Amino acid sequence: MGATKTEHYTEQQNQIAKVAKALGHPARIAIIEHLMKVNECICGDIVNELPLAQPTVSQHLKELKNAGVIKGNIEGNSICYCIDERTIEILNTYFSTLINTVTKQKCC
Amino acid sequence: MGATKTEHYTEQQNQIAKVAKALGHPARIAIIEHLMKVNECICGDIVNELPLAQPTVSQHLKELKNAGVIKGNIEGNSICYCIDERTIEILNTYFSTLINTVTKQKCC
DNA sequence: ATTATTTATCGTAATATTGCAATATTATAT
DNA sequence: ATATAATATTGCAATATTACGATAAATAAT
Repeated sequence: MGATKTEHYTEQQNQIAKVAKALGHPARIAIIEHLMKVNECICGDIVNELPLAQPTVSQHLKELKNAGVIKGNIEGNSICYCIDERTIEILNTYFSTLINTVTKQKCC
Repeated sequence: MGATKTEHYTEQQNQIAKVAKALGHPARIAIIEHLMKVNECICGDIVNELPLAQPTVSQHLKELKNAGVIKGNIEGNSICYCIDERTIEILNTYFSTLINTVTKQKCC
């Protein structure tokens, strides 16, 4: 075993889990925060910001991209990455609903 | 290798990543949604809701609890679990800020 | 006291993730 | 054409996660 049984869950459950998983690593949170901070899109200098080797950063970027958290545009020989707001919006809406529902409940 | 270099990141980055990671599995999203749906706290019938064996569910609950996403209260011989709104609130605030910042930016 | 019920823990197999050195790829500059 | 720069990919070792059967622990019911 070791493989998640994706087929037993709804599309939405899988999607939220996928995005959450992509954000489930401090390096990837640091990447997101850096992209947020620099206002415009950034490529290779993420490597300079993080205590990780270039291939490792590239791998983290790939995972964020695969989950739809960031977008990457080719610009010359470098690649310009930026946050995909649509995905963050989905997540935000999801947790807003969750918190609204839960605060109305009384529990143990 | 294989171990995350937690010490290189801020407390907040590690905390957000930890919570996101806990939510990064469809079974755990399903648990959260079930807890949200039943209004009052639930214990063993989460096992009946999910396509997973009891030890597996117990393990998932442990991870959610460890990340502060849920709380567990002993009630007789069963345990009553419920969502810890404080943690969801932290996450919600974080993503709200993120989406607010990002939508103001123009990017590639 | 014994049995049933509920949840946790242990041990283990299968798989996934993390991180990096080496190398490949692609575009720019000379 | 060749060299330089920026990213991606490959291969691999170390570690973590997922899932479950077997078993333990703790309370409730008989």
